[in-house]
Amino acid sequence: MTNERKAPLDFIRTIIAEDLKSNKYQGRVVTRFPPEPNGYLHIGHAKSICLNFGVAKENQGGVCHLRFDDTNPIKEEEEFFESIKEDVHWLGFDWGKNLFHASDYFEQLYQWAIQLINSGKAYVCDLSADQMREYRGTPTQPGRNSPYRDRSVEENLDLFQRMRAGEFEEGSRVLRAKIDMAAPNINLRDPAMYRILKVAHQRTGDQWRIYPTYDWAHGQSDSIEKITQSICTLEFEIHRPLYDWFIEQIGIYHPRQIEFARLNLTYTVLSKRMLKQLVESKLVSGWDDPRMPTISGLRKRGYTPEAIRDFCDRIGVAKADSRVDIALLEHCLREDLNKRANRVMAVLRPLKVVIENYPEGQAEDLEAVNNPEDPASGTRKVSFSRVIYIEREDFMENPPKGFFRLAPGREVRLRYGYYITCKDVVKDPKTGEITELHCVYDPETRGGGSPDGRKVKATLHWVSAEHSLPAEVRLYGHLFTKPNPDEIEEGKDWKDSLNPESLETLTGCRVEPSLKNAQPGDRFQFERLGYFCVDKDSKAGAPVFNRAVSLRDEWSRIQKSRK
RNA sequence: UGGGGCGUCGCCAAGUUGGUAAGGCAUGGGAUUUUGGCUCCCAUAUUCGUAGGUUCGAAUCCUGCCGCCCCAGCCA
Repeated sequence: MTNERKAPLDFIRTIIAEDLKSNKYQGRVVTRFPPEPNGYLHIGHAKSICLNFGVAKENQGGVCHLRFDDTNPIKEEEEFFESIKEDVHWLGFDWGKNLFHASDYFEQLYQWAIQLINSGKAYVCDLSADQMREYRGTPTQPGRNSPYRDRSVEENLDLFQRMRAGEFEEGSRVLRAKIDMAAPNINLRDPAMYRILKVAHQRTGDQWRIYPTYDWAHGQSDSIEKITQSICTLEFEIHRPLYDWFIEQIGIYHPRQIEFARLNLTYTVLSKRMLKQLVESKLVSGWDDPRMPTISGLRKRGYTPEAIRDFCDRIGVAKADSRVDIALLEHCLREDLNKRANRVMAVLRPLKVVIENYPEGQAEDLEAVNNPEDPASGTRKVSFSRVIYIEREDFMENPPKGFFRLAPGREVRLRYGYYITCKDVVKDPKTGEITELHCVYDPETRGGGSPDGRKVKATLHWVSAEHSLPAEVRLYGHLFTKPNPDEIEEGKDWKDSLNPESLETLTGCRVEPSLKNAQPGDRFQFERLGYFCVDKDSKAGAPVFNRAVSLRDEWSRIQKSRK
């Protein structure tokens, strides 16, 4: 299948187009997304997924593999394998039969290691980790050769086999590539290929007592899978000479590695290490906390795969370090949901309004449009009665200039309802808090239009007291107060900039009756408020909504600019 | 100070052989509006980190300088 993209080709797609043109790989395009199953996927991974699977999809016969780089059993867990597969699928991509694991190649890798030992290109080293560090030198000083560097092939073979057999303690020996301890590129200073880890592996069980390092496994895994363009992030650029060296020494198929800049987003962190810490220290409710930039968190928050894919298309792919404004992500969601989400009325902070001239005990159904952006979505009925709730912030006793919602003596429209005019403000005599409003309605304005053509400045959302349903609503804000939480100030901890107001739970909310049968995962636009998603915590008659993103709000911006 | 990269509008990012700076987000203004939503118009880099050089002409070529990121895990 071939999908056309409108945007100009990024540098990676340009390279692939050129490779195709020169027939470098006989017309094949095989990419791969190679996560380590040691955490949940986040929006940064989505960028890589969209790139790798996207490139495959755009080119005739292109394929993208999902390969788990499961070379470190200490950090990897079954839970992560599952979440990763779920998230990739949810994003809309399919690896088909091409699901692989670096652990599938452990035996082959071992044989290649033997080959390198035989050709004098690898040796068993007895230096401790600390000693190895000392011998490695620094960026400006060359390293020194290990005293074990010149062991005979026979001895190396023997030792390496015994490492595999589990004869030695963890950390006592490693297999190293014999390259150049004076190389200016530190990765070439005899890097470790195998370490002893007496730990069971999720997939290979107790079969192995030694495990390949990522550097030793990754390039060969790509080679085995006949990957054409091996796309990875910038930090691996300096590893490329090592990968090239391994592949040349073994004499196998050579994929082309291309590096791009990883994603950074404002007001959040995109490092698995930090995200894991937030989860483990219970600073968030889990990997799928709606405040997390994880795929599962975004999903729970109400994001759509379409919005995330659109975002990934828009940010582009390049080599310059960058930090994308999270407002762009939010914009992508709004744009998607504006077209698709049905509109509904919900009052988050209810203020009671009694319509004095509306007959007691009377009720009527008003017709409301489900989505003005999508005529096919039809209409629904909304119950109206004498006592309704409006949003507390839609009334001001002493309105400042520019506030054109309800105020004493002022007339506004109730969406799909009537024009009402505020006659009285009732307050708690003790606290002075406004407890209810008394209004009168104009029966001629049913549906929201006035026969005399009189205009009102504002339209309010509302809900009938008697007919509405109680609900809980969770409002989410940025996880951090700083745009760049990973740039830590002197003497501070990155967690210090966590936003204490990133979650606000509202319990006394009222929503219109049509939401009675809303299912977890359903998304709606609460008119004038934002886009909300039904949470799994919902119970019958007690729905819970997560705010995915607010609507753009000119009034709040006016207020903000006045401060 | 060794090596590898990168520097185009507030944030991303096009700019393929040098020909006179796309687009999106954000922001400001206006129109429209039964969501202060959506939509639609308009505005916003005489300038491409910087200083020189080559050229009729440079963001694109050359040289120097400055800045930022990555590398010293038996992590990935």
